[in-house]
Amino acid sequence: MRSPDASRRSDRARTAILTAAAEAVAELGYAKTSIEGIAGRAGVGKQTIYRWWPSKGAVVLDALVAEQVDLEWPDSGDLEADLRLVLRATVAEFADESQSATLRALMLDMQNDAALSEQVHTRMLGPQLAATKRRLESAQRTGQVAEGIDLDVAVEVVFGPIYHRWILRTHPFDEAYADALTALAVRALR
Amino acid sequence: MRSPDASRRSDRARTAILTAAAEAVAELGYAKTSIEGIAGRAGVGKQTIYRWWPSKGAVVLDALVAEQVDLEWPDSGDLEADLRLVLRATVAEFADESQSATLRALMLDMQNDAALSEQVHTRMLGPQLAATKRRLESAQRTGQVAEGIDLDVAVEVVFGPIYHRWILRTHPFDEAYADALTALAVRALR
DNA sequence: TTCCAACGAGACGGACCGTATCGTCTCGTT
DNA sequence: AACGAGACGATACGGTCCGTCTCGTTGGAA
Repeated sequence: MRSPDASRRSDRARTAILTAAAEAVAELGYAKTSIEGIAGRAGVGKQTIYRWWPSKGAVVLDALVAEQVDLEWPDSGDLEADLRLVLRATVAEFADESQSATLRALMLDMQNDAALSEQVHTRMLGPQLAATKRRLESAQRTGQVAEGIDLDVAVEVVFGPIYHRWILRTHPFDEAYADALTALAVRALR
Repeated sequence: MRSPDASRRSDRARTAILTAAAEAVAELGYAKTSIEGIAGRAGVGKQTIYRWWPSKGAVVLDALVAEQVDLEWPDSGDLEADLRLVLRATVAEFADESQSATLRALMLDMQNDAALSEQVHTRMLGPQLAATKRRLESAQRTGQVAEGIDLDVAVEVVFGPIYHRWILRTHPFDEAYADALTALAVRALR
């Protein structure tokens, strides 16, 4: 179980694998994407994938992170306005099926893979939730969020409903929804 | 593609399959449970499973529904008290790993299987969410939930955070959490 | 220039998939 | 009582994909 020599790693192979993974997932969906399929597309031996990644999820996560943009939290001083902007943007992003389906599958695949779970937390979810918490702390200082509210719970009140509707597809996922949710969240926090 | 004659269906086989499925999932986890494994355990031909169920998810869902208890919504007239009771119970139920892991995995499978998705909605999620909505309607009539609030969004504000924390395992999942969430939800709705 | 590990390719045993028959065991019908 | 339809247990089949294990070949580090 010795680890490979990273200095000799072929960057051509690495890039080809990530590109092939992104393509395959976009084309077939996450579940029907296989390591063998990625290797074939990339013109790469299977072992070259297994040498550097432990699982399909890890490869796909790397491919996703490579083309990801971070969530930016504005701080205009008006929590409700900022919240509306961010929730609208989040809803719009999640409503885009092409990437969205992959993220959904990845998120649920985490359930059977602790290492993948940790990666997703560290590299995707964590930063987003931390940024939100910081914005709420700022709002708490200006009195727009009541004292004594547990901000970890508050963050979930903001994003939990979105994830719920996004994963379960119970109701339409549009701007009106983002605004309705904004209104309720602000009432909960003030 | 003609459908089999349900009147001649063997109830012994049906029960054995559902029992075996529940056992296998409890023992191996959903991902490692296979149709072949269920058939072997149940002492049943694979074809007997494929004759009556379209997928592993469908079998497991049937097995789950068979031993499920419905969420009962009290209506004491005090929304906050009722909400606290229900959220505590929900958190306790979801915190139990044995069944919880299966439900999580089932949700994973929903993403790639529209028929299964519809079944889960109709037979598990739908009734729960509808019951919650009815309780909120009642609270709206007594003035404990403000007029003009979209109750579909309100239901998600109640359960969304729970699902968020349950799936992402970001923070502890205990009674204190249920109570903190109750408090925030009541503020959002009144 | 030499060396050696990463590389592309693909064989391998194994697990399951979903389909297709076997012969057997109920039934309701005649 | 004899028949026929159809569900049953069992099992063979061709596939796909897994993860491991060689092969030569190649290209970066010393």
